[in-house]
Amino acid sequence: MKRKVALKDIAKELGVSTALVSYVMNNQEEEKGVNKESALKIREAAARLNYRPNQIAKSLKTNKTHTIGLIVADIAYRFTTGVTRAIEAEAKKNNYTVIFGSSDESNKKFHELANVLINRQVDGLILVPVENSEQEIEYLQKHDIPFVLIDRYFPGLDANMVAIDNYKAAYQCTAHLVKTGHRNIAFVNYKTTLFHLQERNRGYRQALQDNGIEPQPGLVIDVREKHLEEDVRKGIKQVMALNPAADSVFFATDILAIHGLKNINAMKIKVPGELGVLSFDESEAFELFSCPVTHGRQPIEDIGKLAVTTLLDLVANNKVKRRIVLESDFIKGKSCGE
Amino acid sequence: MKRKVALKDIAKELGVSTALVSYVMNNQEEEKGVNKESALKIREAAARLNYRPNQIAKSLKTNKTHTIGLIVADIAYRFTTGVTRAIEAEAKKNNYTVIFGSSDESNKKFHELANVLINRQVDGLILVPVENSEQEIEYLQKHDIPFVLIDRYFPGLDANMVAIDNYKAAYQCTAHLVKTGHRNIAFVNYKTTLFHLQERNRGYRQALQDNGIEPQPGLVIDVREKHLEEDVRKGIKQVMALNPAADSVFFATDILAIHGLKNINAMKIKVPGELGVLSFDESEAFELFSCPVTHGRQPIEDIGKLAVTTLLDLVANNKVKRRIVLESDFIKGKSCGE
DNA sequence: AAATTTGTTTTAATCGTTTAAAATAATATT
DNA sequence: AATATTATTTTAAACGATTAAAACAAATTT
Repeated sequence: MKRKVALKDIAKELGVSTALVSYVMNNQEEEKGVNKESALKIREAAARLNYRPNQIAKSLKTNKTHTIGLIVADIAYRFTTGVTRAIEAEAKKNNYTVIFGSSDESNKKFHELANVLINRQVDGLILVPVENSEQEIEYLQKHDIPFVLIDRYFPGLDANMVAIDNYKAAYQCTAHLVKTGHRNIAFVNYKTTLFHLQERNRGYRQALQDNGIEPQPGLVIDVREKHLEEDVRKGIKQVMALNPAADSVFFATDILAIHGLKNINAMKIKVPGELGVLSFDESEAFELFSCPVTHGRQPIEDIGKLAVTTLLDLVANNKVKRRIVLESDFIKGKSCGE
Repeated sequence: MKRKVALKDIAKELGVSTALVSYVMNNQEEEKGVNKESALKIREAAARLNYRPNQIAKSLKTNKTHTIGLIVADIAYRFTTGVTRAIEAEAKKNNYTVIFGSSDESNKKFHELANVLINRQVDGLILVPVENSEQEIEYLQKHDIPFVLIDRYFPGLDANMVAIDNYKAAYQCTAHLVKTGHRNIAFVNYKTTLFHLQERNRGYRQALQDNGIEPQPGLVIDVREKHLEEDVRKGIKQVMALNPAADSVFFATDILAIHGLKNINAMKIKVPGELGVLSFDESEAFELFSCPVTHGRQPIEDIGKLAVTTLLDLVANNKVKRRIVLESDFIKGKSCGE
């Protein structure tokens, strides 16, 4: 790469000081009382020499990188692509750039990534925390590093966050299955300590109880993340072999639903005729299924946008404390019957 | 954010110079002949004070940011998530970070993003160029900014690139449809000047001709990106209304295929019975379709990996010229019949 | 004892900006 | 004409690191 044109070069070209050039390049000619003609000359020379301010040098001086670090759980999740897009758009609106990395649900990677981003002096972090990452979060708090958690959070930690009410959403989903005539409602969820997913369990159970249905342990399928395909397959088989068999399945995430529906297809089970299906999150894939899949929908754009605005408030004035809980939508398809 | 611990602070703490600390922190104690005891003391103090080197300052001095700028076309594409993940992984292996942005197929955004990334002094760029971005590419070349194009490229520009042979892949796909007994093969593609997509048209036509089938203009559906849903819907209706009607459809991208299949579902057309279907790229969504969709598969991981290694070679020694053309796979489903 | 060698550490300039304070020039006021 | 005011520009230190060159100290050789 050729050496870049620096402030100094423009200054030398015109026989003025770098200070003057700096003022003009930052549009401070008014406050700093720069002569109009000088400003014009400087602008002209900057354009002619194709000057591009070195953000690195700028950052070093101002101690602001205008960069947000984003750690997502897995780039393949629909939630991730949606929220990343929203974050990027909102960041750009505020003249911020996003540096991004994926933890792939690994606590080690999460820690390493946080380190890398902090060393790069990002102004703040937006995080989808992984299982057992409380320590890392506490470290950030202790060191006054501005951050916002999204999607997931830890009830014991008093951190800024933007998420949905998972309990309520799961409650509503389950209640809908009951209302559409189902009583043997299976529930497929990851086997995890992540609070937001446990909240979905709680919502499921409570909705059943409130409708006079005793939760059946046999209808709850715990899926190990590492054995996703296997556990979903076995789980579906299992609940269909019960007596009485499951009359519906509630999937706690879109990924689980996709794998579940694949198996349901393979087993030639009719939806909604033989089995009602409901997914917590949506997926583009649902559109190719034999019938429209009823599902919840998180306000992903809002989550991303609010995460950025909260973070930027935090960066500007670190007194902010916000725990934003959003409502999630419910999209009626035909997979639960009428 | 609290003021960070700097080299200076460690130096002051121990009453030594920053140079010594710097040598130790960069593991150069051997070459620079630092006393073992001093090194130990320095390491201990660094750990105790929780020193984190300021990458910004480092970059300013070394003129290397260890950062790759990545501009993708749209974060919602499967190609994007796959290739981004591969790029990120390979970058990390080489101690590089990825800064990333999405052009959303807009030339203006593409230009702005390139600017932002260059100002941030990325060491190099990996680009999925958009329509009419030749100028921007030429600008990069003129200014010796290291970059690698992926997925798409311009035949007239002699740039480093990693992509598949779109002509050949499309040829093979079309030939497969012929071999499975189809003769009225519709082709759905974007209406675009992008070379890689035109190559798919060329492959389609040539395969037909080589099999003694005269290409029918009425079977080719041009989809405007801005009117994706509408044009796909009308297009499918149109080719099914022909006399003779289309007996199969070849979709030039996964997104087109998803929208096509959605309509095929809605129109209750049986696949492969009434209509053969083939998609150029794969999608997770295909797994929920009533039958496994036959499709091409790009070696996405290889593309990402090779893009990074090529770029890093380029950064290290700017004499590299590489035009890497990879083969694409073909996954036989059941959507074309036997 | 002086000179040399070896081992260890410091000095100081530099990267490209920003910015408060000082300096200079031009004009207005007395 | 001396002084004050205003307009414009420059100086120089700083951000936090790197690194060649110089400096110092101790040990070895002459």
